[in-house]
Amino acid sequence: MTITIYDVAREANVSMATVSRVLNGNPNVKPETRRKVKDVIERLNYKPNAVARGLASKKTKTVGVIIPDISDLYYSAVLRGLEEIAEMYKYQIIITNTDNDAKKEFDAFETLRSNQVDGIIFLGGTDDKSVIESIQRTTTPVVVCGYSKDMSIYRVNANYRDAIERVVQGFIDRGNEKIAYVQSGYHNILENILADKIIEVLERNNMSKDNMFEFYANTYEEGMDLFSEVKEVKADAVIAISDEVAGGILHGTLDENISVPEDLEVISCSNTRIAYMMRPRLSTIAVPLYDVGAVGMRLLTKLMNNEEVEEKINVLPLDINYAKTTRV
Amino acid sequence: MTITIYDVAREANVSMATVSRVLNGNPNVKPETRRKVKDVIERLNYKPNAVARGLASKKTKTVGVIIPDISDLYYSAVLRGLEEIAEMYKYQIIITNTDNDAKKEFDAFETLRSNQVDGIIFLGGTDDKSVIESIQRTTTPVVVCGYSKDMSIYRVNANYRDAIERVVQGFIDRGNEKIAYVQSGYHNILENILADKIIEVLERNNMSKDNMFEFYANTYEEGMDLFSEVKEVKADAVIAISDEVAGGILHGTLDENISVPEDLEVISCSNTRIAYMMRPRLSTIAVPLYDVGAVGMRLLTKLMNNEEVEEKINVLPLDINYAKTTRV
DNA sequence: TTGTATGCGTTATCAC
DNA sequence: GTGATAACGCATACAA
Repeated sequence: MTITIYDVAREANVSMATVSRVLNGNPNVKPETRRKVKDVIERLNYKPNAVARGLASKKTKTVGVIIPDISDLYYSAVLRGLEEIAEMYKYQIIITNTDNDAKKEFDAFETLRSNQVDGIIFLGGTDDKSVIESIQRTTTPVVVCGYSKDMSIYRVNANYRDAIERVVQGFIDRGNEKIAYVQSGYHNILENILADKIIEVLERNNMSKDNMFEFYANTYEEGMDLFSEVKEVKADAVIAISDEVAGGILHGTLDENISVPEDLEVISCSNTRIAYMMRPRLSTIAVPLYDVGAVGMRLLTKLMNNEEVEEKINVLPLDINYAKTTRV
Repeated sequence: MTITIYDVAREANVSMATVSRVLNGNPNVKPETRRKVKDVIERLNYKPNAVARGLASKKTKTVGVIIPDISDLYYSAVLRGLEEIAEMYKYQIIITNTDNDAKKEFDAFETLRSNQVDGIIFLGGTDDKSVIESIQRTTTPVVVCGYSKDMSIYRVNANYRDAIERVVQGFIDRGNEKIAYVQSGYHNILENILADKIIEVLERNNMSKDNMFEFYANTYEEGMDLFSEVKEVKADAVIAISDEVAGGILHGTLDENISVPEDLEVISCSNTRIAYMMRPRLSTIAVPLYDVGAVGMRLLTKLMNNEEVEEKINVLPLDINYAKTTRV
């Protein structure tokens, strides 16, 4: 029923090899023959079977993306960057959600490999031991958009260390003394890095590390509920990983008639459109989400193409976007 | 290098046919043999090549999803529902962005077919002629999550007709007379349906259809800018398709010291988390985004499995979520 | 420049 | 129950 390369060959009075050649742009075909074959292809509306092609060539023109949560604006913005570059290079994208579950992550990786994807991208970073081992064992190119302790992995991330340093120093310069640091609670390298950095800056300013108070929240609602706890420790500044959480804290605080940023400064480390839509507009560390994805996919295309890649790490610069929730 | 079914067969002293049988859970294998083969599979860490499998069986366990914009919270929420059901049924998902471009939509459809996906889902609806024709011509099962004029296509959508009717009647009952209707501007069946319905309700209440004013906006920023135009026509109620746009209008209005909902009621037809995070909280037509995706994918699995499907259309009921931007 | 033949790693149809 | 063997649709090495 389905029309194959043989049908085209027969109709065009050539061998299937020749059809394959014109299909793949092989120059060793007489222009006249090429025309003839192309005409038949057009006429029969023939489309090569990508699966057969994948089996024969061992290249599927497909990349796998492993992502914690596709409905999280943060990741979907990165994915958008990935996708656009992938399209440019004619790659299809297979996505898998993991919900920050290491087991799912591992399974997704294995499944993608059995699907013969040409490359795999992790969004948000990985640090699960078995996943890292898998990555190292395989020959499939892998790029991590995010953090990982393993230095042998290709990755792209943003210069959060520098940005958080400036943020914290700013807080201190403006007289703040107690910083609430609100994380996701998922085991996440970035969150640890930031915690360390916050402490580092505190101590450099002759302040105790006890001036940082750790909290955990994942949603806007949880952020709102966090208000009382933040108040309890008398925090005068909040650094939240997620802008959705930051928004919750912000609104929860305002509901109690506490002024932002006068009595409490709030900044988030994420930078989705949500921050911009908050009232008052949320200050953020301005991660270039789209770029992270775009750079990551570009890097992967190079790896899949066996091109030379200078650095294993690609660190994007980071701006701080001071809006209405900071006293800058 | 890569280990195949032959390697397993050799190691287990059976034929590849037998290995294939245990792989596929074929009962015609002696339990003892099964054990032996499974042990070898385990020991060699053998993973079947899904591409070869796809070629031989003509089933790839892969579904394609065609989506206007993956970074749009509305669609990514639906996708999340799709994904979860797909995972349950062991299907991989290939996504393609179209940016509401009919040409891209068509190309995506063709590419997915050449990739031998077992089924295809359109998010947001389609009405491009060539796409519809393609859908009808192919034997690949297709489900549209959204609207389409073509009645032969399987689809799932929400009961917007009923919901918008209640919304508009409510506006009128509360004494509103001029309704601003803010659409995306993309050719979109749903938007036309709603426009017709708004007019229908107006006329049923002996009001002219000129009491509906059409506007176009796609982002929060455009929504904010729209304020002056909405004010110009003296609208006392706004119905926006997107909650991001509704949020923009809302904030733009408040910035001018016009009271919401006292002087202007606002409701959106979308229902992403953004609506919930707006201040004041946005009233919406509560589309169950996740469910739309879940139901769509479930439907598709039935089609791919040649199961009986009662209805071509699946209409989900819709609640109206009256929050703080309506006088209810 | 073109054609023939083989392989890619499975599934599936036969026999035994 | 199990084992040969023929597809599946294409790329490609080798011949011509």
